[in-house]
Amino acid sequence: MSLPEFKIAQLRHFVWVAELKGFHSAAEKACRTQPAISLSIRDLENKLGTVLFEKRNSKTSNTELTPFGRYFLPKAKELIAHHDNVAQDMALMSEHKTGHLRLASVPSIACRMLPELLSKFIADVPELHISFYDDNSEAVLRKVEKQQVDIGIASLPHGHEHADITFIPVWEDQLGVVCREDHPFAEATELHWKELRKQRLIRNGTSRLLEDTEAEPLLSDSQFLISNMLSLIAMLEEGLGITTLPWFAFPKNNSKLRFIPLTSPKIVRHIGIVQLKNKALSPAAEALAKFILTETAKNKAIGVKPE
Amino acid sequence: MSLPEFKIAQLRHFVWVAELKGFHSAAEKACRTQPAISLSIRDLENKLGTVLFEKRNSKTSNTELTPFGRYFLPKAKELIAHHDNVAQDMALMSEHKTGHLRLASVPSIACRMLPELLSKFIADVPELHISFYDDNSEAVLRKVEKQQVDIGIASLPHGHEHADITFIPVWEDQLGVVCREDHPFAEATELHWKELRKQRLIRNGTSRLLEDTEAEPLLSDSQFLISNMLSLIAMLEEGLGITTLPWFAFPKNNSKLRFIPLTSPKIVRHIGIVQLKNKALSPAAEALAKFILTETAKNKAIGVKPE
DNA sequence: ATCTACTGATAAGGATTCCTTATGTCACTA
DNA sequence: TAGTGACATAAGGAATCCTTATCAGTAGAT
Repeated sequence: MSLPEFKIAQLRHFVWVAELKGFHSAAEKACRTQPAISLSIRDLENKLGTVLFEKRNSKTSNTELTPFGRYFLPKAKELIAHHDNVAQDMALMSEHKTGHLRLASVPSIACRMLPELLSKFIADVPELHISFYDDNSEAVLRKVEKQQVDIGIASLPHGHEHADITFIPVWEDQLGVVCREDHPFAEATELHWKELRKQRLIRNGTSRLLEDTEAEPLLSDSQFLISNMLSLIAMLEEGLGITTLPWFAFPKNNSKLRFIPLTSPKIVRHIGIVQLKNKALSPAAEALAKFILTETAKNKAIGVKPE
Repeated sequence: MSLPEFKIAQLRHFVWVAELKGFHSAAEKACRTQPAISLSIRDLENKLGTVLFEKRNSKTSNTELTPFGRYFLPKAKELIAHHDNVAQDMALMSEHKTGHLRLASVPSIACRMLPELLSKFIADVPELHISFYDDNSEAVLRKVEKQQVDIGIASLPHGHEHADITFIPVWEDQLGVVCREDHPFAEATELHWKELRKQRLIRNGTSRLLEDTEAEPLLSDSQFLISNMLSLIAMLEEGLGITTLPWFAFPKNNSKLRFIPLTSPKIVRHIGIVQLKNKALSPAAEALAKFILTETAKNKAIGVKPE
């Protein structure tokens, strides 16, 4: 014998009739007509195999529960409450007001763009938990691929297009030369790579961007490699040499250093949102991606040195 | 914005698709066709506002949950489990396999009929709790009226017909004379009330049955009143006198005493099931009433001295 | 490559279920 | 004895659910 299957609406009708002591008031509350409630209750009684309300009798003009109905009432209410809890929880989740968002980003964007973006994004979603990782592009891509993170912000190295990831370009970040304010280059508005050959060039983590360009010979000329950004900046401020950096990696509000765009070759790295192809994002991640796209569209944020 | 309302069947479909990793297997389990499941899931996704399953993609021929779906799965399962618990509990209740049955009965029936009846009745309902009270008819009626018990077994005194109780006659219990086996009456097959006038008559709790009959004068003749049944029996066995008792109140298998029906007037009390008019019984009480009626119908139990 | 077998998606029709309007019944009231 | 209030019932239409038939993409096997 198979168990009956209650409908939530039906249970609600029952509770309302019981608590408002009447079919009419219950019908009103349910935004239904009275016969609808009658039928609903009858159906429920049939499923249960027992009547729930006393047959309208004696002086008491109020509809009263049977003992069986009294036994059922709290259970029905609990079940409805449970249902509504789940429904509400899922609604919040689906409006990304709650949940867990795991995000990885390349450090430059993490420092320059994300602080403002994220603080705006979470302004009206206080329940959202965010885990953030910063690392270089390869590591970000790896985290996305391994699903250690819902969404990534990185640039797409060559050879990675074929993989199971989708790339949505968001920012364009132009490579430039960084030197101290008293350096001969400091007042230039643009530079050609050959001008750098006579300089002491310090390589750094972003120097890979020069690979596969005409400026590649610079890499072999260079005798320094400093991967730590803070040390690199300190060295540059000391006047130890010059380096190349994407604009977004150039520290904001640094008064001792100058950024001069490299124009030939003009090297631009495209940074954007990275996610697993054919995998649906969690609502929160989806919302963040959309948020980033609309925000940056507004600001037309292109990573070149503004005037 | 109103919350969506899930259907239990729908949630089941979702869980099955998720756990069996496929719409086809889920359809089979649900005894539906595959398109039905597709639509069911789609409807659920619309209600939630988010997709639950990854769009059938790459190599993985298995249908996989989205992060959102993974979050929903346990909640859906809990909700289904809760529903099924309630449904099962109510089904048991409605098959009176569980619950609480409060019963009051007149002592004679309680001793003579109920032990067998109740033991048969509860044989296949081990979960049923029974509270039992025995008392005289008035007390039983009072308990029923005050809803201290669900159902009562008593006879209906005159003047009680108008009250809010229903009486279903079950047993007929004939009044007779009880004396010791060596008493002159012992071998008689029937007696007239006038024959008792010369005897020492001991009144008892059931003597009220003689009121309003032609035998009423006996009551004023009698100088003894023993209300405790055990004492009464002891007195009778001592040969202290005789008394009148309904057959059901006459102790079964008593070898020292004899029961002789009183034929003029023939006094029969109707004992039956008493319940509150217009009040539905709890399923267990309902079942007991029905059980008593069918059992006694089988045995044609009439309370006269059988040969 | 092409065929087959598997997946789920989609369309159109019929069967059910649900809800509404209109009316009925019963008990209490004036 | 008509009136009122509260629920039951009947019949028709609307919405939902489910089915059959068909489509479309992918994987594996010729």
